[in-house]
Amino acid sequence: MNTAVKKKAIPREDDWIEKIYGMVRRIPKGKVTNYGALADAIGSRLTSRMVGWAMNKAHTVKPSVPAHRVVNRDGILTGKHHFASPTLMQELLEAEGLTIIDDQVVDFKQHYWIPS
DNA sequence: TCACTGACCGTGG
DNA sequence: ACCACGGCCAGTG
Repeated sequence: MNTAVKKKAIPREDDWIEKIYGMVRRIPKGKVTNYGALADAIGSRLTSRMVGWAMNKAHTVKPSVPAHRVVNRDGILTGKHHFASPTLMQELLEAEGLTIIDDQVVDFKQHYWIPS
């Protein structure tokens, strides 16, 4: 084991991924946010890409993460293709009272939620 | 082992 | 106003 300690022996906060999940779970129903806001809310060297990458694994984590409430800066459902069904993301958002047109959230800024 | 990619965003020319 | 590029972490070929 001593010879294989070359890996990061410092656990640090590798749980930044779980922090993202925690934030996403705090998103109120009918509200949406973007990747950059979550990354900035955590404050660490996290970037929007890391958030997206974490979302990719989100479906493997419990409790379930409402990743459908996370869209990109333009309010476009960029990650809809990663759901069980390409239209599932839109269906979920519409079920929460949002209107989606052409894979884009209508009045996005109106339903925009800032992690605080 | 090295290099690239990814559900992005901000800044510079 | 538009185009191009860097940044951060982890996983995969």
